[in-house]
Amino acid sequence: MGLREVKRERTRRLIADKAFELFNDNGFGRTTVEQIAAAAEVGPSTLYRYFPTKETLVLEFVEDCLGDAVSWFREQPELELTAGLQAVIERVLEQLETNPGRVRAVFDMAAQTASVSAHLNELIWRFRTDLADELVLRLPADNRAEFTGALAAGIAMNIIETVVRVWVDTPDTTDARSLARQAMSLLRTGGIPLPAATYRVSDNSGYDS
Amino acid sequence: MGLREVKRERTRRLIADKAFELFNDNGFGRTTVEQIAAAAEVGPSTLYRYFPTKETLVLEFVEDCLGDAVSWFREQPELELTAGLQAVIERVLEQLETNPGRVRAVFDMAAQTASVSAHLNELIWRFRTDLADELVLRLPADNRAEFTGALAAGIAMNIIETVVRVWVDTPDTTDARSLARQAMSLLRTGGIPLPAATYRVSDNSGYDS
DNA sequence: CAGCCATATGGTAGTCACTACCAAATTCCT
DNA sequence: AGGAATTTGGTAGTGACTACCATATGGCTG
Repeated sequence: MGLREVKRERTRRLIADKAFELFNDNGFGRTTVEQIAAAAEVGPSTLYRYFPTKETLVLEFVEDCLGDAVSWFREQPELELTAGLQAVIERVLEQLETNPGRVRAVFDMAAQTASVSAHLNELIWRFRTDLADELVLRLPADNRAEFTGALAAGIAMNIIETVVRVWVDTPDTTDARSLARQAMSLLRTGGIPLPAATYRVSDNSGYDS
Repeated sequence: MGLREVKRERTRRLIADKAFELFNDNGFGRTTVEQIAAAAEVGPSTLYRYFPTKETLVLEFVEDCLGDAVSWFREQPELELTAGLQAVIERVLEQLETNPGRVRAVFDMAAQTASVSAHLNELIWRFRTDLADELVLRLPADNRAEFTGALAAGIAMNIIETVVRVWVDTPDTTDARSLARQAMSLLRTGGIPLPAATYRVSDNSGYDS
């Protein structure tokens, strides 16, 4: 709308970009928030108003990709579940493929900085929960709907996560979405070993099968 | 062996117990490390030698449950994959059922404290990675082994996670392991909607199916 | 038992992420 | 142009966590 919001968006971008630059040059752990603020020519106080934690400076892009896919899915209530799940998966991957360098840098930082890894897992968990909630609404409302939805969302997230981990290592030779489709057909054709209820782990427990 | 290790284990337990007590009484965020150290009658310095972060004071139990299950699995190389996966799942749940109050408290803290949730997700991720590595060793060594192993480990972890979340809310009326078996048979019988490669998410991408 | 070595402990000083708060500057609206 | 709302930067502080060192304690040897 007004000049205010434009300027706000501009400084937001400026801070995020300078932060990313410093992280890449010196590493996440060896970059202080004060340095970032100084590089963006704002006070630390202002920086914290835009980004509540240091980790959000790194992970905002991933968060947006996941968030967009979920809200897109919410707006497609007529979609068949299986097709919808595929579409969500592909949508996330499509968004991530927009900026492979960024994704790779994020995963590198996560690999060597515990707090970044933790925050990333947190985002993933949130995506999974949101997706599960939406799935439950579309499942037949029996007493297992919530359970089923959680499992389905977990599998979808699992595919995304696994595909991305492969893809970030070889972004040039790998097509994330076709890899995802391989995962889907592996799942559907029994190419993945699934746990089977054929083994008793301990006989001295009070549990009866 | 000697008196030294006995004493070390004793103070370790003492610190963890006092910490858990304080967390339950005052909440995780409103308990400082100095308070815990004072309650356990040790210096903060000593506390940090035993527990590198405040979160490990909460999550050590869960970490042990997951770690034990993985190392148990590593020692059973002859086990069929499907049976092995089930056994790992049941073993984790069995261990967690040892102390339902603790598990519940951990999940409560995770629900209201971001850093605990993050650290918990971190543990889960580590379990998944370790399990995947072990699975890869047992899969036929084609170029998809790593991929397949990661997906299988993710599904196993997904079952555990989903079951535990249901179980912690109703620990008295729910049997975690039988719930897990329900999840397994749902998966095997197609009771879970899986993503299917039947939908084109966008036609303007350079991707051809 | 005395003495020595390895280890465990507690304290000090400091860094850094993050919060609460306030006064000054900037933008928007009339 | 003037006042209201909002954005900003600075100050002071909390608390997790680290590096370091002097002291104390348990374990072993002569």
